[in-house]
Amino acid sequence: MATNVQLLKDALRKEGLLYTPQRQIIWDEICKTDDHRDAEEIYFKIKQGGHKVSRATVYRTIDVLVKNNLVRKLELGDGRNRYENKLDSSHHDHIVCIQCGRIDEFMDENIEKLQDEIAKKYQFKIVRHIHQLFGLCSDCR
Amino acid sequence: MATNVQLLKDALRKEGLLYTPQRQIIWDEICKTDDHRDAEEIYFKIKQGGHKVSRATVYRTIDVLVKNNLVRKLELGDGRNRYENKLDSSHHDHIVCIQCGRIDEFMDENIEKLQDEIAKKYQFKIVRHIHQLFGLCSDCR
DNA sequence: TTACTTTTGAGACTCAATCTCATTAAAGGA
DNA sequence: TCCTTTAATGAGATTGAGTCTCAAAAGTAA
Repeated sequence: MATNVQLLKDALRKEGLLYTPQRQIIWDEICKTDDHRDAEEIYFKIKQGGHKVSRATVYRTIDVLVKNNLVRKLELGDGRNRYENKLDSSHHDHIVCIQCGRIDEFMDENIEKLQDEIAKKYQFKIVRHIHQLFGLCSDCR
Repeated sequence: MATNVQLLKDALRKEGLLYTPQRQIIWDEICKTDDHRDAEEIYFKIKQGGHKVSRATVYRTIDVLVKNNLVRKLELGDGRNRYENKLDSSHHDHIVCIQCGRIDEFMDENIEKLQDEIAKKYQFKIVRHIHQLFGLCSDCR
C-alpha cells in the first residue's frame, strides 16, 4: 500500500494539487478491488466504510487519477462510466456480457499493430482507443 | 428515395408498428446526410425544415431504426449518442479527432478476424462491437 | 358511424455528472 | 506561534441527454 500512497502523491504534485485525506481515501477504495465500478459505487463503498467524502470530491479525484494514468476509465455507452485501478494491469480491452454484465479483459498484440497501421494510413495520431466486444459470455449463451 | 420508404415500411411492419408521417420525416432526415449526428441535431434539423415532430417521437423512432439495422448508433462516451444511416455503408469502425471532432471510418478484415478468434477463445458470442481510435487527425496534429 | 387501438406531443421526470459558493483546512511566511 | 493567502471540501443546485406519462389525435376495422 505504501507505494500506492506515493503514486497518488506524485500524481498530485505533478498536477499542483495538495495531498489530502479525502483523496487518499478515494484512491484506497479504488485500489481495493479489480472490479469495474462506477463512481456511485465507489462513493457508496467509501460511505459504507465509515468515511465522509462528498460525491463532488469523488468525481473530482477520479478525474485526476484518470488523467494521471492511475485509473482507467471505461465507457460502455450505458451512461455510467466505470473505473478500474491500473496498479498492475497492463493495457487491455474489454469483453462485456450484455446478459449478466460480466466484464472480461483481452489483449492482442496483432490487433494493436494493425491499429497503428490504420492510424498511419490516415495520418492520425492515436491518443487512446476503445475496443469492446459486446455479446454473450460462456455462461449466458 | 422510394426504396428508403419501403425500407422503413418493412421495418415498421416487422415491429408491428404503423407507418406514420412523423416516422417518415425522421427517417428522411437521417438519410439526408452521411454525418454522425446526435438526436438533438436531427430533431432541430426537422424543426428547421418546417416539420413538427416531437423530441419524444424522434428518440422513439431512432430506437426502432437502430433495432432494425437502418441506422447505426455510435457511442463515443461523451454522453451523446450519434447516428448515421446504413443505406449504402458496409460495416466499419471509427476514428475520432479529439481536437476538431472529425469522424472518419475504417475497416480492417484482419482485425475482424482476430476479434472472432478472441471471442472463440473466451467462448463468447459477439453480438456487436465498438472499435474507436481517438486522437489527432492529419489537420490537427 | 362507432368502437377500439396506436401514436403523438408537451412537459414532467430520471440519473450521472458538473457547478456554485460558503465553509474548512492547509501552506508559507514573519 | 499567529496571520495571511491559497486550495480543497461539501451540500445542494444545476445541467443535459434521454425516458416516461397520459390526455388528445389519428389510424384501423366493423
